[in-house]
Amino acid sequence: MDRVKLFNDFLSQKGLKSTSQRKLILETFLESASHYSTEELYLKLRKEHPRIGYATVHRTLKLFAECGIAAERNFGDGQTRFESVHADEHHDHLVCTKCGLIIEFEDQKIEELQKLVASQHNFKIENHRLELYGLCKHCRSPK
Amino acid sequence: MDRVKLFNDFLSQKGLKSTSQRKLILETFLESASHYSTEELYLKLRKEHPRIGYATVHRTLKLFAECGIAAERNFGDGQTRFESVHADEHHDHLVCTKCGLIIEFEDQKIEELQKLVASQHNFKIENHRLELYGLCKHCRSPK
DNA sequence: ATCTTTCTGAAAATCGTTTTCAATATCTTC
DNA sequence: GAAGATATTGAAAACGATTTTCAGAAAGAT
Repeated sequence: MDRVKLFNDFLSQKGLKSTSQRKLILETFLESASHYSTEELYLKLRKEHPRIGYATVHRTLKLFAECGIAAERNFGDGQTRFESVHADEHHDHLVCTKCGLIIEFEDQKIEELQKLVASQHNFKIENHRLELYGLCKHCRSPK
Repeated sequence: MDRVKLFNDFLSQKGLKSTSQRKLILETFLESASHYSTEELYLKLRKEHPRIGYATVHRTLKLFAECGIAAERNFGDGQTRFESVHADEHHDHLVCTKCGLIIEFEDQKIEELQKLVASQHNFKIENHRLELYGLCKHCRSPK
């Protein structure tokens, strides 16, 4: 709940201003657990607030990413998506190649094996991404 | 070594033609184990063959991907890269965020755990991507 | 060799993203 | 609460990577 506060602190710390658009965008972004592209969030916002601009939505999403509220993701469809980041929790994705459904998961064993691989190659991991692409429950069944 | 044959078979099967440019691009692509972007391969080719066109390189790389000789990858730098695919072998990547070094690795245990996760969510995996981002051996050390 | 079809390379178009700019809103400070 | 300084907004233009168009060239079939 204090992601709003977190964002406001971030803004004032950087000498940025708290505007009605930024409040609105954050609110809408947090409302749904979806993985928004700029376009998608822009279209959703425009229904209720026709005067909002695409650039503003995009710039604000970038700010979310910068302050850690959101993370930029790319699932190979040519659109950058922003997902809400919850504290230190880390998760990966199952992506349905047919309907676009995105499911999040976490697997501690996989994480550990990743660390092992990295150390074998003398790498210091900063972050990672793991995505499994395939057919979801619904798209698997014939009809 | 029969990736050349594989490509030729693919071409004739689709009613496409075997041209000097396609031969050249495939040869150069296979020569190095690098992860080429269209731009990089284009620049490399142009040194020896100044008349080759960017579009031709790009179209040919797409053909490689289509016939399974290459795979498209995206490491988050805004450029699509094409990497040589060796038969059924599957591998993932360690990417150095400082110098751009890309190391390939394979880990059977991780693959198995992925399958497990997928089945828990009723997914049928078609493919996956796993990338570990961090500092490589050289970039870790102070100087 | 001729004919049909595909291919090539240059340039233009496209797509998502980012920047520019004049008008507007926010945040001081008085 | 008004004035001034600074950041923000939205529309449009710019941008970079990728894709398409098109007329001339090359490949493969007849």
